[in-house]
Amino acid sequence: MRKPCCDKQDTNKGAWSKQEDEKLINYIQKHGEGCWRTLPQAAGLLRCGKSCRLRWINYLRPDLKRGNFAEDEEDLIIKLHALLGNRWSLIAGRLPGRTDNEVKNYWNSHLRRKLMNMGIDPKNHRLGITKLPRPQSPHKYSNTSATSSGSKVPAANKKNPAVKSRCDNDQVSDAGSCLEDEPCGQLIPDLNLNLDLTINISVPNSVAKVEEEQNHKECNISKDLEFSPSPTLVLFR
DNA sequence: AAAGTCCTCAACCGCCTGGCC
DNA sequence: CGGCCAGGCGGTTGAGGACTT
Repeated sequence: MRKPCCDKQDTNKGAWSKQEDEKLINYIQKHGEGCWRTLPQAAGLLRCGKSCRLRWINYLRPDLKRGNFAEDEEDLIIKLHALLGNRWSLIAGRLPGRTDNEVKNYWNSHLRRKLMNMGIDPKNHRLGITKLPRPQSPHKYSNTSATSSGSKVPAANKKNPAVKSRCDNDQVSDAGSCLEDEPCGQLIPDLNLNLDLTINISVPNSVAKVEEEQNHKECNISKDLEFSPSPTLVLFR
């Protein structure tokens, strides 16, 4: 049995308070990121290091762009997901100001359903799945946002393991491996050839630096993602 | 107005990886 | 080479809120 990352007895869990946020921000502004294991004690926080890291990366970082995803961001996520599968950190690395958690949540709550409603299998980005049936009664949730025009996953799936296991197939994408393992004959359009995996957003220096580091990490994949400059981000429209 | 249903997203969990000794 | 540790990642959970009945 792996030992826990920290002494759970002495740590807070759940939502962060404003005071905790302030402590974390103040500490990182003074000392910078890093050494997450010792940070909580040094900063006077009753949290485990992982929790601090997550809070900072997903919520407190000053370079985060919060709010709705733009259409070009949506398109880019879809394209990248078709290439990379559920590699959320890589996908987020190409979206300035977005975190892997945010991209993952947005995919699961909006984009996955959007694709399904277009008859596209979000697992492998192929045409041919039958659209989900609309809820039996007209329901506002079936049209909650501009990006999710359709039916919802029954909430029972959350609680009912039998149903959940079926729906898990939708959640666990293997698009990346699909592309590696077999030719995606029906992939639409030919994503590997026509993608423009860039986004025209002015990037603050700090973000650019993060991106640069990220790009360095993903060097092998980056090679695959170098596309000729295409003026458009048109996909599935 | 109350109860029920469903969605969103912040946060947690456990595994994996790479660096160091 | 093998073990340990810290950081990173993807999957999952659940509280809170929006909305319907």
